[in-house]
Amino acid sequence: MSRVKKRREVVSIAQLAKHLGLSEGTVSRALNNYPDIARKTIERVRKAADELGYRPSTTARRLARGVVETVGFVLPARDGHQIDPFLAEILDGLATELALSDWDLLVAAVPDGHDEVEVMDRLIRSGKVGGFVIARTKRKDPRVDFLRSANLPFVVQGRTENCDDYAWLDIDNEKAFADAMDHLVGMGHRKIAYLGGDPDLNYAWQRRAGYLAAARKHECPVLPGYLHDGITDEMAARDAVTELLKHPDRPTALLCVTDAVAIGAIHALAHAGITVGRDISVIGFDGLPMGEAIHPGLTTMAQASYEIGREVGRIVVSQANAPASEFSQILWEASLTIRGSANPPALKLAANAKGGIS
Amino acid sequence: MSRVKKRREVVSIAQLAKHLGLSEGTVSRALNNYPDIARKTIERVRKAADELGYRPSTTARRLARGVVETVGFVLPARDGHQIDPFLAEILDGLATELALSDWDLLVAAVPDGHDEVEVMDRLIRSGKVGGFVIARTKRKDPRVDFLRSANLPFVVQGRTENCDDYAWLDIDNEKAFADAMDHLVGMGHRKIAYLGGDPDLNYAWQRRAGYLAAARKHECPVLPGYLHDGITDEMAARDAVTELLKHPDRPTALLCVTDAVAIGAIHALAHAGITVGRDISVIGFDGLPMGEAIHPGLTTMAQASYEIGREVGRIVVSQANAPASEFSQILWEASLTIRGSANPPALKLAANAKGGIS
DNA sequence: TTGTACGCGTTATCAC
DNA sequence: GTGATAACGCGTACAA
Repeated sequence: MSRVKKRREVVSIAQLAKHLGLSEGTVSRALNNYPDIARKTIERVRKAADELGYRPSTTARRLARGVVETVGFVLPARDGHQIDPFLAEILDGLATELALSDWDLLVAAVPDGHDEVEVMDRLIRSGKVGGFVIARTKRKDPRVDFLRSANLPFVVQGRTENCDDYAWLDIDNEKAFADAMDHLVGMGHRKIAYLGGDPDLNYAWQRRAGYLAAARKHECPVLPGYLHDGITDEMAARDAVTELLKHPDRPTALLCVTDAVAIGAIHALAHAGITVGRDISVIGFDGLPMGEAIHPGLTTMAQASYEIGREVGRIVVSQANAPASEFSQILWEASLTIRGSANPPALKLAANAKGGIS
Repeated sequence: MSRVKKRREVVSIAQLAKHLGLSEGTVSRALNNYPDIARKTIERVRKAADELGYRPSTTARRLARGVVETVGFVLPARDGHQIDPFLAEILDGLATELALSDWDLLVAAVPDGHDEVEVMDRLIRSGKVGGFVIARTKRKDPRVDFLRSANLPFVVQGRTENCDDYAWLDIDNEKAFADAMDHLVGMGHRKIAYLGGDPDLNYAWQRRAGYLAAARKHECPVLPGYLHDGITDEMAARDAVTELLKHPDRPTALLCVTDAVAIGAIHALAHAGITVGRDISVIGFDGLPMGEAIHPGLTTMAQASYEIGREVGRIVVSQANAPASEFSQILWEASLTIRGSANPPALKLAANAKGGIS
């Protein structure tokens, strides 16, 4: 019965102006807080706009102002893996933050046979976006090179090898895994193996570097077979663990490049009859909710993905508003989240090691 | 050195026309395949457009044509849980498919203190979207009610209670869990408990219904304490399992509303010293990659999320192009994916049951 | 303080 | 076949 109400279609400024007995120009200025409009008029216009549910046409406004308040985000090309759960969280935070400034988030995929830069180029040339956020950066990333010369605000979640001339927000991966190593060494571990990801990806490279540097600092041996690269999912983690268990000098702890890898490793270990958290320690990186539900709980270096998304959104917008300012380059720390998967090495193992190969 | 090349800015149709010595109108018609333009001209224009990297301004085109080739997708309000990994996959497929028709995907979040319908309403009124895709439908879903009267193409991933007057694509949840029950009963299980989700969510309701119907059909007892609702994540699954293990008539199998719940359950069981796949069987729903990596592998009803995204994209676009046609309403089947977590009940348990409570 | 008129980059409808 | 010209809905100098 009372559903006759909102049946009105999208209302234009012309209708609103006629409704008010004002000119379109006046209405527009009233709505945009021009100083030379009577207070009373402003309020009257505001009220009517609210009542009629008027929202300026984004399309027309863009054309008139020549700006596009939309951030483009290109999903990483589908390579058989599932989308990083981390990305979904970032998108959520990003969209949330952008909405505060009335910006939009345009999500694009990469069609088969094309690459990300092509997609970004088309988005720019067709005027669909006024800025970019990119994630999952490689050490040398063509997207960054492209954006450098594209004359658009953009923010990188992560970094590249050379990263002094653009805005980025990254987790301090090296420090994170240095901290993780400190934690393990502090509990008495010496033989620590590393399950790393694709070393072309900057975060994987940095975590690996953090591991290696800390191993050197603490004089932990990185024995042949201790350092695995290219572990990109749970299945690969399983295989790597299977190999590690055959190692003549079995490690007492495993540092894993991501939680997904760590969880894969934990299952493989459990399957082999090894009690994680007692016979062997495992540390991951990400802080996925799943890590809290497994037994033992996963000790991990947690990063606040949603907050990262929000902060990155804040940065793009501010950069679009003040193009002259300096690039913000922000390093956040991952927080060591202690659960049951990492503990001091079991005594019997320590004993073994003592009377061992040497 | 050779980087002088693409330094040209975004090129407009005016520049292209001048470059060709043609009028803007002619260029536009040539590019849009008007029948009354000379073949030769068309090719000449095409070539020049390619060379200059011309792409019509989406903004101007929208204004002129009065259509917005953008699909809106509103992320479910952040309720403390992580974003459904399923959603990320759908977005990927959706964006991929939309790109084929030169449509865009606009992803929006719901700011605190607002609701999804408000967000959708604003997106429409500001002319930012020309269609919607929604997911995670509730049995009674205000978003659907809103869209029904909004006069926009939209497609629902999932369904509502009444779903005959709009386009949707859903998994046959009832059949899926009927199949799962058949599988369990076929192996000899009789005492099957259910870990269900939020019954307001349509998929959870349907899966629950599938379980109950099959239990009745096979005359499996749904003992008090066998049916759990509101299990929405791994942690809740843990707690539910803890309760189930105290049950005087312990079930031999667990049907779980999602893989996440199933994985939580598996960990809780393992922690309690119960061997999943031998002492108790577990079946999930989704087909997450993680289910393949754990031990035992998770038997699950898999759905092709990425493909769902693609199909849904196809439907919105076609609906936008042919508004008069009927609503496509598509039911896909989940596929029983057998791994190690569900097997015939262990003999000793069967023996127990025989001499048991009766 | 407000109204008028033009421009933003396209597409579509006329004439020629 | 092609070239002018008028929209599309808004923002904004400029005039009043």
